Formats: sequence, C-alpha cells, structure tokens
Amino acid sequence: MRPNFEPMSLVARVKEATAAALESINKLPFYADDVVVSTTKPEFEGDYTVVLFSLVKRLGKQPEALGNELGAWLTVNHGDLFTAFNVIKGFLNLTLADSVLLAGLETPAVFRPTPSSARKVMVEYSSPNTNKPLHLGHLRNNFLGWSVAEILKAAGHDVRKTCIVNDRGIHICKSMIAWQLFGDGATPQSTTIKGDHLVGDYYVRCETAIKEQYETLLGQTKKNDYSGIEPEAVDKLQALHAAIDSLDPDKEKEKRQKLVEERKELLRAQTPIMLKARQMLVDWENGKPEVIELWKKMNAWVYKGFDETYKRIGTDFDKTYYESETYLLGRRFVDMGVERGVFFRKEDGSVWIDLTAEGLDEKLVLRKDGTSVYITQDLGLAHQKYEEFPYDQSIYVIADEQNYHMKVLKLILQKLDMPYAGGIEHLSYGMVELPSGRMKSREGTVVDADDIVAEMVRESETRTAEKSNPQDFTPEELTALYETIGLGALKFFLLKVDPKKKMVFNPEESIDFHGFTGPFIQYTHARLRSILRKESPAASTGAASPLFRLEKELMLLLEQYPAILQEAASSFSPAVIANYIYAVARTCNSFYTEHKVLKAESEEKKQLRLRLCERTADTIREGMHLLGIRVPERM
RNA sequence: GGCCCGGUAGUUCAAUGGAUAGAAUAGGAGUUUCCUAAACUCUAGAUACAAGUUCGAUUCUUGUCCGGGCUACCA
Repeated sequence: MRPNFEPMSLVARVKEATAAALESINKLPFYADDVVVSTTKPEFEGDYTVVLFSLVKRLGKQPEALGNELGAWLTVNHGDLFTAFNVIKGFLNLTLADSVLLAGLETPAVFRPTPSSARKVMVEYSSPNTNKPLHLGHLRNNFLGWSVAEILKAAGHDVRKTCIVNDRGIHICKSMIAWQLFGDGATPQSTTIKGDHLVGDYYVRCETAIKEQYETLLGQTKKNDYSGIEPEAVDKLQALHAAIDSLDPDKEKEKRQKLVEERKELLRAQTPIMLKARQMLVDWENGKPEVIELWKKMNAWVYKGFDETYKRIGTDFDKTYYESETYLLGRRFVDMGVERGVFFRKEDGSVWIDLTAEGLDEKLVLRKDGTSVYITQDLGLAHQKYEEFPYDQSIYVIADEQNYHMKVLKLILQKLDMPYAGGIEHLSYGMVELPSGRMKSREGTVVDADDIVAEMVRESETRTAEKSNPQDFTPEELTALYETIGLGALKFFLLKVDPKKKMVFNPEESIDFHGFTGPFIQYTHARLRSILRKESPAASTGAASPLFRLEKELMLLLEQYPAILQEAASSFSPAVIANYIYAVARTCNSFYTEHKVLKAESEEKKQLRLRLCERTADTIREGMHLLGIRVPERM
C-alpha cells in the first residue's frame, strides 16, 4: 500500500476495487496496475469503464461472463462506490454513486504530495543572447520553462528556476563593432529605442555590412586580387575558386553548391568588418579595458530591455548565470577526462571524445588552441549548478535542434561518472514556424516578442470594446484587463500544444479569442465569478441527488485535477493542464446554460450548483496560474 | 550519405494498444422576456501508403513516399 498523503483519485479507487474483486473471485493475486480503466463514452450508461480483454486471457473466461461477475461483486461489496453496471462487448461500465461525488465537493482539491517523492529540480530556460531581442521562439521557451517549474512546484518538488545568458562571443562583438563603426554614439536614450532592440539593430547592420563586403571580396578574389585576406586563407580560396570553376553548374550542381557554401563561409570570415569583430573578441578575452567597457555598456542596455520584456510576460528566475563568468569552468573536465581515458588528445593538441560506440561521432571538447567549445562550457556549468543546488533532476528547456548536443552532454557526464549525470533531462520542444516555414533572422521573418505581445494586447482592447461596457471599468482596470486577455491568448496558444511538437504560428490570422483559447477560459471564469458575487454557496450542499448528467460530468472532471497535475508534472507538459482546463470550462459552460444556478429548482440544487461554480472557478484559476495566465473577475 | 523527429478534417491541435478517432476554427442551420452571446445547440468533414504483431493499431515493428532537424575547431 502506498502512503495516503493525497486523497486517492476515483480512477485509482476503481482500479483497486476491481483488483480486489478479481482477487476475491479468482483466488489469484491482482494489482491495481493490472486494471485498465477509462472514462465511459457518453453514448453508454456509466462513468468509468473497465476494459476486460486484457484479463480474459489470464483467467480463461468469456468477457461477458467476467464483466457480469465483476460488476455484481463490485455493486454488492462496494455499494458505497458503485450503484449500477452494464457489460457491452468486452467493457464493464460502472456507474458511480452520487454520494461519492458529493463527498468529493466537501474537501478542497488541494494536492499534497508525499514527502518521499519530492525532488530537488532545477529548470533552465529562456537562455537569451545579448546581441538581439527576444522573439516568438523565446516566448515558447519562456512560457514552457516557467510553467513546467510552477507545475513541478505545485506537485510538491523543490524547484529552482535558472537562466543562462549568453553574453559573450563573436555575435556580441558583431553588434559592438557595428555600433562603433556606424553608431555615431547612439544610445537607447538618444534614440528612444529599447536597449535590446538597439543592440539588435547593430547586429543586423553588421550582417548587412558582411554581405556587402563579401560581394566585393568575391569579385576581387575572382580577379586574383587577394589583398586584405589573411595569408593562411589565400591558398584555400584559390583552391576553392579553381574547384568551383571546374565543376559543371548543371551536372554537378550539388557538389558545386557545397563548395560555393564553403567559399562563402571562408570569405565572410575574411571581410574587413569580421576581421575587426574577431580582433575585438581576442581583445575581450585579454581584458582590454575599452572593449570591456563597451561590452558592459551595451549589455546593460540589453538587460534593461530584457527586464522590461520579462516583467511584462511574467517570467522570473531564481538565479541567472552569465556565460562570461562560467565559460572557463569546463576546462578542468578536459584534464580529468584525459586522465581517466574518457577523452583523447590528438597530435595538434585538440581533445576529443569518441562516441562512435554509442552511435554518435567523435566530438571535439577542446580546440587545438586550448580554448573551450560550447559543450565544454556546458559541462562546467552543469557541475557549477550541482554544487550550488544539489539537484536530483536538471531540466534544460531547449529547442529540439539541440537534441544531439544534449545527448552528448549527458553521455559525457555519465562517462565521467558525475553523480548528477542521470538527472539531466532535455525538455526538447519543437520550433515555432510560420506558414511559410521556419523563421529566419537573415530573411527578416522573425516575429519579435515585444511586437507580438503589444499586438495581442491591442487586439484584446479592440475585442473588449466590442463586447463589454467600458464604463463598468476604471481606466486602470481596463489597461490591466487588456494585458490579462492579450497575454492570456498568447500564452495559451503557445502552451496548449504538446511541447515536443513543432507548431505553426500564422501572423495573418493572429491568435483567436474564441474556442480553444485563453480568453474563452478567462470568460468562463469571469462569468462564474459574476454568479458567485451575487451569492456564495452555504457551508453544506445538502442532498442534491439525483445528479443531472452535466452536473455529474463536471464533478467527475473536477475530481481529476490532482491526477492531471501529476501527469503534467511527470511528463513536463503544460499542454496537459491546458487541455484539461479547457475541458472543464467547456463542460461548465454547457452545464450552466442547461441548468439555472441562482434560480435553481430547489434550494439543494442551488447550493450544489453554487458549490460547483466555486469549485470550477477555483480549478480554472489554479490551472491557469500554472500556465502563467491570470483570470479576470469581470470581462 | 549517417543519425534523430514528425505526417490525423480545408486549417490549427487531441486521443495510457480499446467501443462509432475527439476539439477548435473556417462552412451550413438555430438559441438572448432566463445568472455576461468572447457563450450554447445541431450539421458536414480526417488517421500519407503497404505489409506485420494483436481479440483489437492513430498508437508497436518493418518498408515506401513526403516534410523538418542535426551531422562546425559557431554559440
């Protein structure tokens, strides 16, 4: 028997009762997990259904006979739980007693996890780069990470939210050099452009310059003029030019295309502005004061911008790591790995790990010049995090394009026998795509986070103006309401889809406010609160049997909340909550359209329905909170 | 080439190996003397293809076709 810190769910009780019945009838051991239970399809009589097929083989009985036998035993021995049954084909449909559901309404739906199952969990998400503002993909990441952390907390775990800021590297230097060259001293104050956007603008400016200079260099080197090119690149370029010219553009298209790409990369790295950016990176690593100062200044602009965005979308972290402070931490792993024979050193001094036995490749962990690569830095950071917060589980919310990287990270730590290696989980989520395909910053098809949030809020304003009477609200209330609805629509849209799946965002059609949406659920909540403002349920609901179908359906749904929360926590899926809350809201809408609450046919029914409204509103508020979505009292 | 994902109504998403594959939206038809019509009710519409395992397959296995990602001494 498991310790009962939580009220056992009805499904669990059905399973245990059925297992007991099987054991009693057949004198064989059965466990609750042997029993498959699902909700009964609406076209059949009953609430929960036991699937008999899986039991038939073991017992050597006909499904119908087994079902009747079980149903009879259960209604006799568990009359408190079941009032009726029927058997159709291989399914035993059981009808639950009204009293069981009514009793459930008396206790609060708060879930208390068992202390023994509580884990220390670190959740890392957001992971922005400081060279450009946040975009739609970051929003999915932020909403997911924040929500998963809250779900795990609600399920009783000790959770630490973290963020790793990628604040160093060549991409930052690109923004810095472009600002130096073209910025003319521009600041967020002087331009009234949000800091992260301003820095992002110079990143784009740098990319433009690279493109132009690349074209120039291409023409120049084709004419055999290699002035300004680093000596070690000249030979390679000459070889590439020759190779490309020798290939037939039609017959050997693919091969040629590959070489052209290679030449492009090489030439881009040789453009004057890139040479300057690379020099800047070297200067940064050497701590050259004026470079560090510029870097600090521009990063400060970006952080101010990020803070605004984070505040607006409701993201927060317990701890922020900066790559500039952690990127050297992985070095010691390299020596350790070589010592233990997990890594090997090549003649040129570079260090590798051979993962071919695991079906992967050889992976570089240290460059020949002795500097760390991405994976080395992540090794160091994983260790650092563990020292600060000895986690049982460390969840990385990172897009699925990094599946390979994360696999390698975990594998290396396992090979190094790190105690925390097993707890590393990649919450791999699909990319947000446009109808035209993937968002590409090069092609300017990236949906900016601030823009889309602003647009959603504007849209909610327009729609609210059509629906509500603005005179009912103060201006402050209206502003807050638009934020609540606009962000609710956006968050729900991004969280209702299974995290693992990629999803399509259509900016034309934007995000709906009807149907399976945040505002639909917010609206349901507001209407429920509106009823409850007029009258609160009394202390006891009294006897309101028999229950109507919709009353019962709603009660059954509400009873499932703790189980749903557990499922969401174990699968790291806010979508489970979103789907559930939507089902609750939809069922509740049908319910109070069909049955009057305040003008109910009897006092008992009125009290029952008021209690149901209250419980539904609470469940919606709680569930939406786990998604980071506020619910209004009125709208 | 190798490895990893995915393919469900026109569209966007659901479905611990279980009954007649659910929703939303777009389409068609209705519901405001009754607690907010951002709602409710009805209607029509889908598992890429082919084998296999199974009492039963959207789900598991294999193959084919079609998308996407990764396969950097970038991060």
